[in-house]
Amino acid sequence: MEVATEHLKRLKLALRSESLRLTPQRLAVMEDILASEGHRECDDIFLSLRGRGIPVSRATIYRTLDVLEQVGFVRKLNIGDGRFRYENKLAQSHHDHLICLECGRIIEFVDRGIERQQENLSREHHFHLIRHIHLLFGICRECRQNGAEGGG
Amino acid sequence: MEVATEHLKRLKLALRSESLRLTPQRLAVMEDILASEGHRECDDIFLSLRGRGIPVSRATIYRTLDVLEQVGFVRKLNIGDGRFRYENKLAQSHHDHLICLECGRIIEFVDRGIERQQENLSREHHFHLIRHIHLLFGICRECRQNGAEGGG
DNA sequence: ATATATGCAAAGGATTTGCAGCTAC
DNA sequence: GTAGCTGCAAATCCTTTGCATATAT
Repeated sequence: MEVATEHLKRLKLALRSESLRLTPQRLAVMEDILASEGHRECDDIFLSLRGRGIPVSRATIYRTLDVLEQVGFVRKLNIGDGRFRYENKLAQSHHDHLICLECGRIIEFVDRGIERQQENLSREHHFHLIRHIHLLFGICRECRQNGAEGGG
Repeated sequence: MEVATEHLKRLKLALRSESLRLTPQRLAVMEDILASEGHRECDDIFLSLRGRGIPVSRATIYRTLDVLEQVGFVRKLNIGDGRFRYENKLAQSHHDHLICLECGRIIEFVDRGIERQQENLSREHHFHLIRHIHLLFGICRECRQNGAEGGG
């Protein structure tokens, strides 16, 4: 698994512009995030790297993720369960999430209509919209098929 | 400040149906939540009650809020800053929130269009929608007027 | 050379929990 | 009388931080 040359170049530039250094640890975390299209938490990355024989402390992973977020390479996601998820932002455009309460699966969605209505709504309230969190919780297709409706 | 007879009756019934007891502490927390139309955190309630000479431990407040949430009297709100907000659900219909990043103000909104689109979207994904979180973060009207645009 | 990064272990901070003593019913 | 509460203090748990050591540039 290797960071694409193009991404590596961008990362170096971004780091340099803030007097930050390209360390093996930062590279490893970067690789890990870019290699996955998923929504990973610190421990996923920690275990994944450790499993590949690259031990990086959790403290460094958190610090690196903050850096990567600041330079726009990852998105930090709070789904309200007390743990942050981090996702590759380079390969993906804006989206929101469906979250399965049964299996924890996170499904992405994009809805221009909703986005537009958010903007209109903000305008009506004279509110300067900067970012939003839109999470839909429920039971995913697979869990429904497995009968996990929850008896509601 | 007193809980309306009607609400008190509903509370008693709801508690009884789950073999729960109506204690002075539960009544106090209930009064406090019902008396306010705001979005309160545990400590707000703790200090408010203490200020009125009714000391209730934080542990009990949390436990009571859980009970009140379960019986549908309050709504628990997570705006992602690590503290839960609780709001009176009896007096209010469903709504979502605009949150000012400058002053912390929380403004409610209702948008049937967005609600409908959420439902359609879920249907398309064969997802059984149970609840959602929709938060719009930005700068409120007042803060904008005070020049708190943040240079963005 | 030295400003910046790392790892460890300890701190943080809202919320939860175990337990002994109360109390609503 | 007893199942269910309360308050206290300790535990949780993810995340952050202080500090001594190591390293990218």
